[in-house]
Amino acid sequence: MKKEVPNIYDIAEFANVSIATVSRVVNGSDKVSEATRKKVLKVIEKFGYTPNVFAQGLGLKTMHTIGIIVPTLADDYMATAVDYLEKGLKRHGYDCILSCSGFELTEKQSKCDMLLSKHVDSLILVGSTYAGNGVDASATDYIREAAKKVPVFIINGNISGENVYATVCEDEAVVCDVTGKMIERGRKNIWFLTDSRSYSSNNKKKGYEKAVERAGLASNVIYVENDIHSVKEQLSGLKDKPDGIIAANDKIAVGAVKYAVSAGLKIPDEIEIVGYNNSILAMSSTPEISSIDNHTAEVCHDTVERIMHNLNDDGYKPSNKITISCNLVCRETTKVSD
Amino acid sequence: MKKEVPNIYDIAEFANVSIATVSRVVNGSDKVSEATRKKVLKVIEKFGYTPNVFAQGLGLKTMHTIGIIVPTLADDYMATAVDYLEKGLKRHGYDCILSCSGFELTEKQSKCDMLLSKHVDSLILVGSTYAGNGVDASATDYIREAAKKVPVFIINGNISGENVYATVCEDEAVVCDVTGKMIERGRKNIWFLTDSRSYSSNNKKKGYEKAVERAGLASNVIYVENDIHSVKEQLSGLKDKPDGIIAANDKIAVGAVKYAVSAGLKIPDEIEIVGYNNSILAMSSTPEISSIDNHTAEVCHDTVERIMHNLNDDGYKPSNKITISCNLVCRETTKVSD
DNA sequence: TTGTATGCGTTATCAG
DNA sequence: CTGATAACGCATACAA
Repeated sequence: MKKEVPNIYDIAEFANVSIATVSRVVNGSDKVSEATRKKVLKVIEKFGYTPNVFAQGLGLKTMHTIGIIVPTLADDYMATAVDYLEKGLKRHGYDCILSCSGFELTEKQSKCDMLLSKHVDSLILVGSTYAGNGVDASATDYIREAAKKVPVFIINGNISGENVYATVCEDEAVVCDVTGKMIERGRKNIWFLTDSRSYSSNNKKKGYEKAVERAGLASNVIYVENDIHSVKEQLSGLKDKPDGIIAANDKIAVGAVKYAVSAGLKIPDEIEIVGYNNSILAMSSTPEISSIDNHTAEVCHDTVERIMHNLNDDGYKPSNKITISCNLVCRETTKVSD
Repeated sequence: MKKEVPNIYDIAEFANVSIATVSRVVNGSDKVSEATRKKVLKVIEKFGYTPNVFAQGLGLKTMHTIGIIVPTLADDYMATAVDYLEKGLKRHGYDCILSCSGFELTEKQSKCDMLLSKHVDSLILVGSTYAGNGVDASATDYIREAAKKVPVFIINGNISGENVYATVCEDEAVVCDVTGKMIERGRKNIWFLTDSRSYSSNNKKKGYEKAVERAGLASNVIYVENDIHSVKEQLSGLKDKPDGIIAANDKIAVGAVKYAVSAGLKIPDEIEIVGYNNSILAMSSTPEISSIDNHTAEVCHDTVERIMHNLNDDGYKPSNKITISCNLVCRETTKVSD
């Protein structure tokens, strides 16, 4: 009962032309007379013909797909990034094969291989986790290996290597700046909270440490779980109380806010809190959290453009590393300077 | 400088066998002697051979991919669902092609067609929006059309049709129950807030109305934007004040909480608020929002299983509609009954 | 401008 | 158990 899908031969036969001509019409070649084009087009329309992508892929060795690897979509930042990427790529006629890898190296590698075996035209790794911790370079070898086959783009992480392209945020600079401003406002005991040792997290940490040390203050980096209540409890368990907190993401910041509230610390008078990613979480909190915006839309847009330049092999040679600036979006958990 | 990818002929030649034998080894046929199998396997290993998926697809008419269409990933519920689906499908050896369609019908249709043209083995539509509003059946015709080619699964929405399978939540029942409990606790002016007229939203509304009418109270359904501040402002602009709010999602609930706080209404004494989806937003809010959990993990898991049964064509005939129960997760915006 | 013939890499059907 | 060979559907170099 299944209706067979028409192929190029059916169209050719019905239109009284050769398959070559049909192919030319489909691919918009200009070497076809208007008359035959119309004729063929009509038959195509009538049959509802679509070229078989497998056959196309076989010959052309591409199916116009991009592989996207992301640790998890259960994270506002990642999910939003994938959303932007997919829309941008589709706009250029590319489809996306998605793979959620988790955070373990072996899984990352295997997902990467699976995607490569599907002959994607390029690979996008979303998130700083793929850049490793900067210490163990072998943890990113699989990426350089993949880059031998297709261009690899990494969002919010930096890896050096042939054919791998990075888009990173100026995390260090912005955190240094934001921390510095807090210090100028008189804060003396600012803590930095993070859940990972990724490339991105380390940069934020560096920015924090630079600002703190420059002011002659003690630095206090606390590693926490990426979970609201864990953060709250962990902080509650400490005797010392901060008068400022920089969190590596908004979820941690929410935990910090809950801690401050439960500890009876007045926000932002007795404690200032800054989140990261400027996600919906920052706005959901009460008080609403001032958060560093890392311009996801821009990052993704740039990445897509560079992929297209790379794939189309036009004159434009994309640079291997692009840096996007960040900025603090002030809400209720920080005081304004001046 | 590019290293050519080895094909089945290379392997056959090097192993001194025919391509047929190589194919048999690759596909685990039992009609191969142990000796040749080992020999071939060794060569495959050495060359790092992987079958070309395009060629496979050409012959087998499938590339083991499932198309996932979602309106947007910038939504916790959808993103989480896609995450579950992808992981589940991969576990069964299927890859996912992702498409973000937005909410407009023409876009939904076109994304659907694009995916079908990629010869996906099945289609998953994530979200109630694909089920239309139940009034204009033609708005879902494209789905039934797609179902003529591949099985279509819809998450959290119900569409009747040959070869289309739905997994829905017991939205009506749970909302009716939750609203009823609120009424039992003495609430007399409960409002229902929603941003859409989707299948799912309508069911929640029905549940609300049923409970309210049963108690002889007035129903008050308010359509809002799906935006925290819009909700807050819209409610602030009203003269009447509710003593209970049921929100169709957590983001709206957050807006409701912010409204209540700004209006000086004590939560939960003077006003109770219930969200939907039990997302991270519910926990980010202060006070933390009681929210209805629609068991996304379970819904997705069931969907994946049914897809596999369908594709594998084993004896098991999946039912066209499965209903998953929901339950309220109590936090700080509701009082406990009894 | 149009048609012919070939390659793309598998799987599957037959013979052997 | 193994090998030759025919699909699978398209793009394209080469002829006409």
